[in-house]
Amino acid sequence: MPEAQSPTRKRIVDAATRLFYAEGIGRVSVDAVAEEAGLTKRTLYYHFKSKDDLIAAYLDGRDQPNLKRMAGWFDASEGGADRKVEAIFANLAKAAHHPKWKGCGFLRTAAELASMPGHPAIKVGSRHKSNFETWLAGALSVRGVEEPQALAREIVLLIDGCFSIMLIHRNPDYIEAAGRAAATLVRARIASDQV
Amino acid sequence: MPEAQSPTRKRIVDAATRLFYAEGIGRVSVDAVAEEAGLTKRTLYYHFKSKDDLIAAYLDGRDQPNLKRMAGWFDASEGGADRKVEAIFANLAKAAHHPKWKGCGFLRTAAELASMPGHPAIKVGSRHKSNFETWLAGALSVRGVEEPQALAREIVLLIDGCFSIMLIHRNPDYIEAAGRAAATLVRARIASDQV
DNA sequence: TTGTGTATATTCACTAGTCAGTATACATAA
DNA sequence: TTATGTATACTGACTAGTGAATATACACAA
Repeated sequence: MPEAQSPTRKRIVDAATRLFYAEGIGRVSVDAVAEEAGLTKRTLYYHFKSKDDLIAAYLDGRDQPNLKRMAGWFDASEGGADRKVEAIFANLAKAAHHPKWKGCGFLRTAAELASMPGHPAIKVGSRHKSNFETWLAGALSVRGVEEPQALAREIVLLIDGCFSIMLIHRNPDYIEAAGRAAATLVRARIASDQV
Repeated sequence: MPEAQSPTRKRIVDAATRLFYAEGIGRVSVDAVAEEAGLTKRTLYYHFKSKDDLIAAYLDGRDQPNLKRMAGWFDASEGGADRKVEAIFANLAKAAHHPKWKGCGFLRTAAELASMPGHPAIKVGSRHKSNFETWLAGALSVRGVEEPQALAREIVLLIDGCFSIMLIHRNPDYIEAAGRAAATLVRARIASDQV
């Protein structure tokens, strides 16, 4: 039985992360991942029992880094809750300019696996998105927003909306529009006259 | 040269539509499409020059039906612009209950082809999403909403957001939340005190 | 009416390559 | 000796796309 913290395992996950995010899980073979990691397929299969397992491990490895990145953008920005939320979108737009940017790995994997709702990787994705929503609700709650959970969910919908539509239009105007919509929704929960 | 309106061609596109939507473009072979259509692969390649072409034809065939469906929901519902927009989400939630529902074929295809931004199928998807956004802006404009184009874009973001996140969580509460957020955004453009 | 030509539409058999996963063997270290 | 890890080489199934032949239908001419 392989070690959970093995450096070899980490090398494999890192290689899988680069390739799966760049090309999509269906377009990357296990052979390609092994070669990218600089070892043989047999070694990969010593550490992972199947490609499906490897895909789940890839997403699992992105959970905390993605969360910390978003929280960092939120915390680093000035202003009230509406400005902090808008800052997430502004930074997303900056990231989307990078030529290697290909949207959200969690959403793209879920789209590829839409016919297999119980796939382990989708469970990992569901957990990640819930983690983010929960963190955002907490961060909004601290700033005295009304119904922070409902608001967090609405913002999540806008974020995932622009992740997806950016892959179709490749036009950052959509991220800006999403940021403005999110700020409007935040303000609707600060000025309590709007339900 | 094959005919553009050939009934055989239509049979192939119909078969491709069933399989590509159900399984995803990457998980369906050209052989499988040919078999589903009840003809040989060589015949399929007589009518389409490549699998990529066939994928684009699949999406192209979904453009008008999808548009008409959404417009039908909007037109059939009672009430002001906010209620009509909410009706789109309510009907989406109903559709999502069907066991064969697998989200939006355009978005899922774009996610699978994220590494090929110039792919013909992505262009078809981009056109379709623009068509919808333009139609919605017009429908909102007629009802005296302020900045109908900006509002239409925000609603599109929420629709595509719940299409995507539904594939991760499979929880219709997200569609309901998106519908409420959309109604809030519509009202913000009716009561002109909110910019 | 029969024959010939031609464009469209279709089939069977095939290529060259890739896929996920495995059998076998051999290291190294506790 | 046992556990952990790696390498070579392989399997059977599947992949997109193609070559060569043929079926079908409709033209026009004898």
